[in-house]
Amino acid sequence: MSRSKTTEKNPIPSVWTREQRRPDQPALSRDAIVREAIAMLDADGIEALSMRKLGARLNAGATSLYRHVATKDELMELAVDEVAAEIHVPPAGGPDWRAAVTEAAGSFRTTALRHPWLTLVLGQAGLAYLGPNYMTFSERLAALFTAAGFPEPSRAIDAVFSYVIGMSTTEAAWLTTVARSGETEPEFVARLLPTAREVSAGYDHLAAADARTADQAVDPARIRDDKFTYGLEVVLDGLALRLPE
Amino acid sequence: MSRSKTTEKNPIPSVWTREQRRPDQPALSRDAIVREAIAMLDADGIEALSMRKLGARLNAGATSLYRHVATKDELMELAVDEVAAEIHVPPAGGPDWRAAVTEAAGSFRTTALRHPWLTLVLGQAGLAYLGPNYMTFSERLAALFTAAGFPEPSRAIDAVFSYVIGMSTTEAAWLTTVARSGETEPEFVARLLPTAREVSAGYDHLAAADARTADQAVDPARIRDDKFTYGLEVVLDGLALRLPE
DNA sequence: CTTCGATGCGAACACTGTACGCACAGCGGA
DNA sequence: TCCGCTGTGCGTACAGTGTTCGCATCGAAG
Repeated sequence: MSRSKTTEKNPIPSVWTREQRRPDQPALSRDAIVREAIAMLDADGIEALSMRKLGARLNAGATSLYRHVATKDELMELAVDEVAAEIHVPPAGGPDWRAAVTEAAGSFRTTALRHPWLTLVLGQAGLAYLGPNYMTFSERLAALFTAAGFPEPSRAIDAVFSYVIGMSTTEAAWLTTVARSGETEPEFVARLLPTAREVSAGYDHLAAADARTADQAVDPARIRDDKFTYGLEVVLDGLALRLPE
Repeated sequence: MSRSKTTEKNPIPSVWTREQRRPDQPALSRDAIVREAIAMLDADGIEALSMRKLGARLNAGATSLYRHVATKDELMELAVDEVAAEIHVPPAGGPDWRAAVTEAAGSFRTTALRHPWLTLVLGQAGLAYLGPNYMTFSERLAALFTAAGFPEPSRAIDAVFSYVIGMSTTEAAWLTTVARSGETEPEFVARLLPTAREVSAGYDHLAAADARTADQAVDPARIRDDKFTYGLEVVLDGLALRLPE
């Protein structure tokens, strides 16, 4: 790993022995920093990202990043907004608003599961006054629910997406735990099952729930999918009752 | 602030000049540590809690805590479970399951807002295999939904409490931001309003939503309450449709 | 050629969580 | 009375963190 730094520790530093600065490498830019930060966050989780490691991956010193980003928190906000662009919201005015909302909700969920640190940062930052991508996401949602006929679209949006955020947060935390174990999800579930039964043995209804669900050996990811769409249908049914006419 | 340590830097340390170890102070115990940690978390937020500061508040050294607690993460788990005892779930079998669930959901929310770090830790830990208080909380919920007649109570619980967790997380993050500003919530809202309008001016439907809601000068806390109960009613309506008979 | 603003970065500061090993208290047994 | 033993407190130290500061160097403009 031969890093090409400006001032390499040479015996006799001089203009002639000094290496040319970064001959081909793309220059350090805000976009490159954010992109690489997201890659590190996705790969190794939120606590693995440090300014020094990020700088090293960009063939740069840690403090160089501060020329393009005011603080680490700001970098996280930029990362969140960058990732928010991946959420797809169908155009408003389609014939089937439920299908459109289901699509948007599912897109949010898959994005949150692809970047399991997203919900953590959202929980800290509070998603107030966020970046342009998040704004257009909100705008499209507002358009969608308005076109669907809701008199107070923001209330409906909050209802649906509080549910979506809550479920996604829980799932992302679970997937993070699974990933840290180094096993696949089915392996992890299988290894955890006996102790889970043991713990819930002292609680009647939890044990009953265990007996009801944990037997069938289906893919845990499938179970999570079903659980998500079930709850989403519940919320959408509740909203449909409030749609005028 | 005269700390009574065993080895105070005395000119000539001897058995006679040495102070008696902690004459009256209650001994350092796991419960005392968790209690004080919660107090610090409530007062100054999650990033203000460090083992050194916590030790200092207990008239102890930082590393002394590790005799009673394996790691800081474990301490956070203990704090979460301690706080989980504050959530009230009505007994199962009452005549009005909706009122009971509303009570439980509201209790979760107020607890989460009283301890705004709760949802952050939940998002990290994933609320899998947690402590006894969390277990009895889950057990009581399961009892409640089973008695209400839901054939798959866990699905209904997940639907309701994903919504509750999502909304509480968002609210807690908002309240944390407000608290950091040093202002009251109405002050903060008033100061933020012009820039919020300005930002959303470029987005048709967001601006429309602004015009619809932000005008009436009601207490923001009241608005949050209404928003929460509205979404909760939506979810409960959707669930009621799935109740057999 | 000179000057200047933008950029990279080494060193340093004030922290963090935690491992290690020593000092000491109380205690049960000889 | 003395002897170990176990449990507890904690000073020191290590590796790491985010961030500031000032210096070195670049490309471009005058």
